[in-house]
Amino acid sequence: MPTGTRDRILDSALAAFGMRGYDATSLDDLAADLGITKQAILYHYSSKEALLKATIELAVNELGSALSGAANPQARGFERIEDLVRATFSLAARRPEVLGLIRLVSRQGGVASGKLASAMSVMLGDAVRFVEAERDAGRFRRLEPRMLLLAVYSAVVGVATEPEVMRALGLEPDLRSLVRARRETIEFLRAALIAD
Amino acid sequence: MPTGTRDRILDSALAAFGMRGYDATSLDDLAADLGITKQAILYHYSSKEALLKATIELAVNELGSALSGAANPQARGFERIEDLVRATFSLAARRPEVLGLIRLVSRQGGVASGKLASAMSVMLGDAVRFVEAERDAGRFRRLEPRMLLLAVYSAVVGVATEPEVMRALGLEPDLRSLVRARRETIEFLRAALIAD
DNA sequence: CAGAAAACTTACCAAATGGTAAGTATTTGT
DNA sequence: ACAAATACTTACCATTTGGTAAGTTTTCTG
Repeated sequence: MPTGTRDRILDSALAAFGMRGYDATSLDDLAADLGITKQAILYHYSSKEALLKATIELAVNELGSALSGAANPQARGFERIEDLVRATFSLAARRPEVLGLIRLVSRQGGVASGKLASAMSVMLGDAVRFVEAERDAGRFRRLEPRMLLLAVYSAVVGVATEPEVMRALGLEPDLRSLVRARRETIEFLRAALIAD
Repeated sequence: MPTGTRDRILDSALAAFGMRGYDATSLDDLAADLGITKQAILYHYSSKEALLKATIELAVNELGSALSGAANPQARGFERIEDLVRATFSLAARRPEVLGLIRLVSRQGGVASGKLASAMSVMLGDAVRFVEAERDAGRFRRLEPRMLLLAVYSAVVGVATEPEVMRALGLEPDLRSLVRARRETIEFLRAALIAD
């Protein structure tokens, strides 16, 4: 690898911003972790905000490719939802910081919210059309597609990224529990979605 | 009211921490909003962290009383869930900062997480027993109660507190949309929970 | 009314933070 | 080989931050 410093900064920033939060992470912290100076970061990214935008872009791309890689276009009805939920949980287990960052930004909006919103719009637009088609084909219940997706999204991302609530429920947020959570979430969604 | 300064600080801090985040809110900001000096805050609360703990306690109490006030012990089966979801949405509309703060703390754990976890444990313990009883009575589907509650909690709180995702779905996060979101969420949960 | 406790304010401060300026080593294109 | 671009580092700096110390005013109490 020639340098890779730029990418190492980006990875480290995504991890830190996604897990600990943007404000809670200083450029000095990041630099110390990477064994470089803060100014090396500012050489590659003109400001902390620019770095945040880059991490969001990366996170959205990772989520997008994880989902599009999982979505088998052949799959119909609930199978496709199942694939997507599996992919989301897999991402949550492998790289929790990706979903963490997306949730963080999506909650408080702010500067880089535009990029995220537009990228999400595309994904969600496809999803809305899918749900509508399934509903019209009589396979899904007659629920408002956008609200339905909001509930599904919230449930999946929440289950995958809310360790403290799991703890409060007496569940350790380890890999085994995550697998169980995935299975139960899929059953939950199956019951909610599939028409009688 | 004798002074009320202490309470005003607490309210303002809850709003700011819950909506903008803990790190993003400085004591100077809070003081300026209140028209007092930062040292007046530190007179009533020994440190910023102590103030955070107090706001979390308040938020948990508000959520607790909102839920316990809504839960009609007579109600059986899904009616009770419906009451709770309505109460949660009502709280989200009236005081979004309460759920915002709880989500914020529950996500990243940290210092004051213990208080939150123990308070939530009580509420969730009751909820688990309720779901188990309903399941054994054949009114709810046979899903793992704790996982089920995690999914329900995530879906409700997510729908109620994720304005950017709503925007990405082409829904303005105003009161009318929130009412529709509540209705759809209840239908979603009804389908997911009620046994055939 | 005296005095002490409560409720503040003004004045600081050390540390941390994001960012600039200028220098140095390294790679690269010609 | 050499100049120029690249990839950094060292040296600063203004601002913000949470917090302390020491006063000052207001309120309660005997």
